Amino acid sequence: MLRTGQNSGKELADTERIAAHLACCPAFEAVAPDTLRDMLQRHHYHITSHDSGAIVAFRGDRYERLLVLLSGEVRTEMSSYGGKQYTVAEYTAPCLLAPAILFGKDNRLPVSVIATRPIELLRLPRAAVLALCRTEEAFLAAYLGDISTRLGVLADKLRLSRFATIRERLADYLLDQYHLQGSSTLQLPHSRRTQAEILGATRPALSRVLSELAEAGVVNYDRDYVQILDLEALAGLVDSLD
Amino acid sequence: MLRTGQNSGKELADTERIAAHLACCPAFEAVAPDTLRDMLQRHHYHITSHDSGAIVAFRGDRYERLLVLLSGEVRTEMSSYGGKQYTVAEYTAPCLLAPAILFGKDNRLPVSVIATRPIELLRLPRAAVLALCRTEEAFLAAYLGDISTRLGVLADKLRLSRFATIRERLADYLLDQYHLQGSSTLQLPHSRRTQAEILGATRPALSRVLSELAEAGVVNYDRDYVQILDLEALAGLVDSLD
DNA sequence: TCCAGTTCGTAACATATGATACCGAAGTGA
DNA sequence: TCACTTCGGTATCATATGTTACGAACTGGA
Repeated sequence: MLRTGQNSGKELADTERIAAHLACCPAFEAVAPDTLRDMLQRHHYHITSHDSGAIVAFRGDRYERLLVLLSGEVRTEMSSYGGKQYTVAEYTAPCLLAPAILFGKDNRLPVSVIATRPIELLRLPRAAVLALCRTEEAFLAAYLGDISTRLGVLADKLRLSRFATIRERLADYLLDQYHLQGSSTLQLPHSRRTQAEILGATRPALSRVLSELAEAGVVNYDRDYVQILDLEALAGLVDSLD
Repeated sequence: MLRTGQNSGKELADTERIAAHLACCPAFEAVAPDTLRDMLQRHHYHITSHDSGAIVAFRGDRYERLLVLLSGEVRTEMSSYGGKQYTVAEYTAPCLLAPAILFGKDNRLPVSVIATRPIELLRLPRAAVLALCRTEEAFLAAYLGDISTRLGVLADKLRLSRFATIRERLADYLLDQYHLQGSSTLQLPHSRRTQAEILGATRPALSRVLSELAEAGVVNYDRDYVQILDLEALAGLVDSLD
C-alpha cells in the first residue's frame, strides 16, 4: 500500500502521525516538531506498508529516497549466487535505513532489506534530508553519527569474518545476548538457521560448534535455551580477537 | 614533524599551500579557495609528516580530528591477534581518511592507517568540518558521497569475504587491474605478500590459486607480470558472485 | 488428536584454506 | 663479487567449515 503526502486534508493527519514517529527516530528526534511538520509538508514523501517477509529493497537497487522505518523490524542481508544468506544487521523501528547510501554517486544498495515483521516505511526525498542537514546542526551531527555507527558495525563484521572462527563468532553473539538479557540464562531470539545466517555459517556447522562448547562445559543448551556455564571461557574466546 | 596552524606569518604560507592541496581533494574541491583559506585561518589545524611504513593511527584509537592526506599514499588494515594483516583499502593523496568515523558517539578507528610512502597529513578539528557541512552544500553532498563510496567498498569486501573463494577474489583483483591498466598484460603493483593481504589469504594459498589459473590456461604469469589469456573465464569467475 | 511441514541435531564425507618448511631466485648494499 | 635478506614457488599435512542426508522433535492447523 502506497500513500503519498502533499498538502491534502487526509495527508495532514498523516503528517501528524509521521512527525510523532520521527520524534523518536535517530537524527530526526533532534529536530523541533514544528520543523519536522514543516519539512513533511514541503516535500513529496511516500508511505508504504509491507508484510512480514517482504523484500522491501534489493541489493543493487538504486537508492534515491531515504527509507525511515516507522514501525516493525527489518533485517539487511547479502545473498550468494548459490542461495546462501548472510544477515548484515537487524533494525527495529523507528530508525533510518541505509542513510549513507543516499548520497553516493553510484548509490546502489549493498544489501537487501527484508521485513521480519509487518512494517511501515516513510520514503523521503534526498533534498529533504539535505535541507535538514543544512538548517539543523543537531540533525546533521546525529545523522553523521548514525552513519558512523553503521560503518563501525560493518567493519567489525568484516574483521570477524576474516579472522574469527565460528566458535569465536558464536561466543561474541552469546556474550552480546548475555549483556542484552542481563542474565547467563538466555532465551535466544533467533532460530538456529537465522543464527547461522547472522554468524556467517551453515546451520550444521553452527550446531557442531555449539555442541562442542557444551561438551567443553562452557554452555548448556537445548534449542533456543542457552545457559552460560563458564563466562570467562566465553569472554576469552572473544578477547583473543583483539 | 608536527606543525600547527593559527594566524602567524609562517602559517599563512602553510595556509596557502594547504589550500592548494585541498583544491584537488574530494569534498574540499567543491569549496571556493577563499572559503578554504578562511576556514584554515579560523580553526586550529595540525600538519604532520610521516615516513614510509609509519603507523599513523591504530585501530581502536579515538578519532577526533579529520585526517586529510595531502601527499603520499596510505593503506588501511585490520590485523589479527596472531599477526595476520588484512588490507582494507589503499588511498592516494589528496584524500580524506575515515571521514565517517569522525562523528561517531564512540568514534574509534576500525582500521589502522599505515603510510606506504612518505606522507603529509592535515589534521582538522571536527568543528571545522561541521561548519563547512552547514555553510557549503556542495561540500556536504560530496563529503556524504565520499562516505557512501567507502561504505560500498567495505560492504563489497564483506560480501567477497563471506561468499568468494580465493580464486574468485583473485579474479576480481586481476579484472580491476585490467580495467585500470587498460591492457590484458598486467604489471601488478603489489608483491605477492601484499596481494595476499588485500585478498585476505596467505601467500602460499594465493600462489597455489594463481598457479591453478595458469594451469587452466586462464592466465600466464611470472612474478609481478600477469597476462590474461582468457578474459571471459576470468569475468565468469567474478560474475558468479552476483 | 492427527498429520504435514518445519526445525534441529548429528554423522560422514568433501573441500577450501592455513600452517609450516624448504629451496631457489632475485634484490640489495658494502 | 659476495653475504645477506627478501621474495616467490611448491609440497605436505592440518584444520575449519561446507554439503548432504537422515531421523527425531516441534509446531500449527484441521
